[in-house]
Amino acid sequence: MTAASEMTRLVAVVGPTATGKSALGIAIAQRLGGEVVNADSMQLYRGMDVGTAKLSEAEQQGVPHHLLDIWDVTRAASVADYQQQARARIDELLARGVTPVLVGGSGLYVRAVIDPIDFPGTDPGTRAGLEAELASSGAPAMHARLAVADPVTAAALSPHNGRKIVRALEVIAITGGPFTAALPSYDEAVYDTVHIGLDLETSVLDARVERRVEEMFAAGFEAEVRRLDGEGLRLGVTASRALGYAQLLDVIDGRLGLAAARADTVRATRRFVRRQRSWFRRDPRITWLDAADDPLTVALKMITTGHTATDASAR
RNA sequence: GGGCAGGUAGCUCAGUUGGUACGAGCGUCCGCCUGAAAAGCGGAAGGUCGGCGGUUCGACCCCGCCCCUGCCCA
Repeated sequence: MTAASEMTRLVAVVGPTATGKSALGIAIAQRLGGEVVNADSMQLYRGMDVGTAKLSEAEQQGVPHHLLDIWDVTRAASVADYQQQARARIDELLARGVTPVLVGGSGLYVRAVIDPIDFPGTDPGTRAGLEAELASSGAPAMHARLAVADPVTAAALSPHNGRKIVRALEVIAITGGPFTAALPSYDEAVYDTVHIGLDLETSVLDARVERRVEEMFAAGFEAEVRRLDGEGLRLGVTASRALGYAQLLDVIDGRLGLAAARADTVRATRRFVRRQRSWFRRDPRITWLDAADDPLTVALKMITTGHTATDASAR
């Protein structure tokens, strides 16, 4: 295996939030002359900096970062749009012989880039109509409708999962066929990828999450949300519900005290960490490294030797 | 020293006019996940009801004493 072929592999750094993925991604990129491609759904938003722990220009240490600040907060997120843009960037980097280092904790986004997932389209009008129906009729009623149109999908969804029921109905309306969506298996990746998972012992990570949230609140998080509120943050169904942003919006409206908002954000973030783990845990391609134990050295070894040194797995 | 309120799941609290604790929220654990994914959703494990004694066929719920917490009066 030549150095050149190794240099053009994609490196993915995933795992729960607050484990140090960003720093590891930069370190890896520096050693390999690579560039970072963001895979954090919220860092995609312009202006969401403090609350998303987005790296500053200085913190990026000269390593080019792609796909940060590409969406306006008023815009609803779209995995399909992200997938298209991310793949375009990655293809460019690979063509230049530069190692793309995909860094982020948004599980579906990472898979959308790496694995063969084709998203059926979307239609604003259809979607709006279904959202309205959800608001007036309720999820159970729509679930019953879905059960007729697509029994299989209906059986797989809880009658209370309005969000997913709406999407299934939307796809059916657009394609005329059943939704029948299933995530691909883990053995048909689009890119030759080295999967690195970064994690920390739960008690340590929980403490770290708490400290990080406190630091965010002390670093102008509230001011950031007030500013974004002026830019239409509430209009964005995705951004307005982000960890901390939702809570601070409640503070602005006088529905929540600042201390309570902070505590609530810590709690929600921990819950998010659990969900991230349960998502990434199932991916057998990931080699887990303990963030407390010099992950860079092991990661570099994995990448350069092409082995996913199982004996190096820390967790 | 006296009085009042209270001691029920890890936490905050419901509840039973005596007959196997219907519990809730939060937390915890597990899982799902194809265009909102830092979102959305599902499931599970945890109490024998402060302690001791009594009344009763039967007490977490009645009686007595004790312990603890908070407040009040001395």
